Amino acid sequence: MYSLDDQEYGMVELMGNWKRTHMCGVLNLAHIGQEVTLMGWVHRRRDLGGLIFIDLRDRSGIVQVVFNKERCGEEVFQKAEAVRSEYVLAVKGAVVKRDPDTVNPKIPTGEIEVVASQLKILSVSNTPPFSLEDDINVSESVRLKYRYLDLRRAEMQRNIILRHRITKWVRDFLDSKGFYEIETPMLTRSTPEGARDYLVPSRLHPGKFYALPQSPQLFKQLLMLSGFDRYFQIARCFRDEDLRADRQPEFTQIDIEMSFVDVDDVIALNEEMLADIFKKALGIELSLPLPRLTYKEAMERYGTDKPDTRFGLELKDVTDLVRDCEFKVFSGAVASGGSVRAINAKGCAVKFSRREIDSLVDFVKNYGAKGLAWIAVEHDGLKSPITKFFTEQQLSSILQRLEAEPGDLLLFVADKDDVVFQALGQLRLELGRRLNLMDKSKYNLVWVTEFPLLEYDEEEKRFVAKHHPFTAPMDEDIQYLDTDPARVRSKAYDIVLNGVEIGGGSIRIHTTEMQEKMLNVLGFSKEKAWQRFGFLLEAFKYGAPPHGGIAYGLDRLVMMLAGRDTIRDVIAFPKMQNASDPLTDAPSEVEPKQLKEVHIRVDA
RNA sequence: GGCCCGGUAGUUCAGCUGGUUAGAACGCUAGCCUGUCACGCUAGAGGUCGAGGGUUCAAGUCCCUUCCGGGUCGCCA
Repeated sequence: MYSLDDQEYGMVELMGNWKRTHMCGVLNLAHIGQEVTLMGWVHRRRDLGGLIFIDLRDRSGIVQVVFNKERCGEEVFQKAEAVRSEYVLAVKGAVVKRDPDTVNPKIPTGEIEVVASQLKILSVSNTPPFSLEDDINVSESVRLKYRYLDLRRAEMQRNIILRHRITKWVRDFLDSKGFYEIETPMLTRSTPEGARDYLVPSRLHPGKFYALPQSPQLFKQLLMLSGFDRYFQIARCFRDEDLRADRQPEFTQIDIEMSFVDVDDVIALNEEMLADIFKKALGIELSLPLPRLTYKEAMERYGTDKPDTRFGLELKDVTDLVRDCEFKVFSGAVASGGSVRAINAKGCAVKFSRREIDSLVDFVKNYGAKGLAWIAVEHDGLKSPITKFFTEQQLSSILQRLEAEPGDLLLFVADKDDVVFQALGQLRLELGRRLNLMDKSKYNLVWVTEFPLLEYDEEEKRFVAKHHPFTAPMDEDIQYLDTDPARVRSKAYDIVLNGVEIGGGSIRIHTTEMQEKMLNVLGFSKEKAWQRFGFLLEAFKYGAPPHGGIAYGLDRLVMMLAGRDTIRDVIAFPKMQNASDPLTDAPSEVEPKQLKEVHIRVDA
């Protein structure tokens, strides 16, 4: 790599009165004979001596520009010789048909080229640190440091443009259904429960802080109280938690709320919207209504509340068959209130070596399982370290339950339910990956409904909201709120695409009494509840309509539709795993004066 | 915070049980080249091997510490 010098800067010319007439990628046979003025970046230059080809690129695509000494003159040709990658050029020339044997079928403009007559170098460029191709193999930190270059790549431009289209379709669809787009505050109040807040110190109120919103949840509920009836917002949200491939500290929700609806109304509207998006983005006709699973069913069959339904390998419960067996790992787990469940990995007894089976054992240990028992069903009998603990009768009923056939590998986990589900759920995905069962051309959407309202938090020694504290319980379960909170199901629902949760929502509580009760179950005294959520409890006293809604992770939705495996590829300027931005070098230290103004002392 | 993988040229990587002057490809520079499109040919430049310490006659290679990147678990109502 070399750096720009004075001589190169000296080549730069002003655009003057030149006007761009066409984008590069749109030119075709219909433009033959036209004089055009193009402006764009040098994608690649091929210098054949007396003939120079330059692939000129803008967001519409690439077109080949030819510099021929006899056609453009010595002076222009010399400029073309000095051109390098990523220089910004303005070219005047004529569109001509290419000779049949020089047509390039790989690009849309391959049947024509532009014979240059004039050239202005509008900007020079350092050698880029990586090549701006689609199939680059560069570390992500380099890409992020030079994100503006990374974003020049056609692949990234497609992602960002798709994102634009999807938000536009969503706006159009919701507008057509009578929704209003309304903005809510970014500087808001920190609330307990949920993720860690990003805090903003207040200059005017020493010692006090705003929080950036984790979602517009309470504001959209208040908008329902205000009678707007149907609201949506493409809303930026902030959560100060550790990052993942599908999690960024700031992300975007398609936030929707409706009045006078119950679960089925919200689901029906959203299915229509999803069908619209899938049709436009992928040309896929969704068949409606979409399948639904209850939370319980999802957990028992897939070991997760966001099942990838593109393949089988479902979990089977064998607890009742092994309750009294001699294998203490199984019977002990049952005795202490857990379960024993299994996956039949079809055909894997022959496909997997002993070493591969051992690696599965190690795999489940990552998820809290103490081990993974297995039985290989071979043509000449069973091979397994554990069969000796079982009677013939027990073995045959297990084989029958798992529909085992010769060649199958049976994999068992015994533990508390949540460990069993997590270990086998993850094992199922791992098997799906290893056996190549995840068909990339499939888009399996499924609703998961009837989530538990609450779950017990061992650390805090209390119940916490599974969805959020404003979610309504199912009508028929309200009676258990006091007596058996763990049993209460909620009017919450998630929409899952190929094992990725792309959205979720609920019908909300809309009475002061129920909201107080909910907060009470969560451990807030009436006094504390009013202190933290008083504005909401008060608002419910002025005529609150029944209401509910949903929020999509726009980044995840776009990621899935773009076929990417990280949301960083559909966000123009994302952050790295440590939540920093290598481009701007945020976060950064600030001047002592700034700290003083907001009454902050730093002890780090 | 735990675990796993990685850090060697601008980029992506190779570099065995420690042993001469650390290599390759692409990119870059220069020259030649009028139909290329991943142009070609010839020549060349480019490295504190992430950092610090240790073992050794000798460290890219072994040990310790630390920093950085990616994944993952915890976490993410």
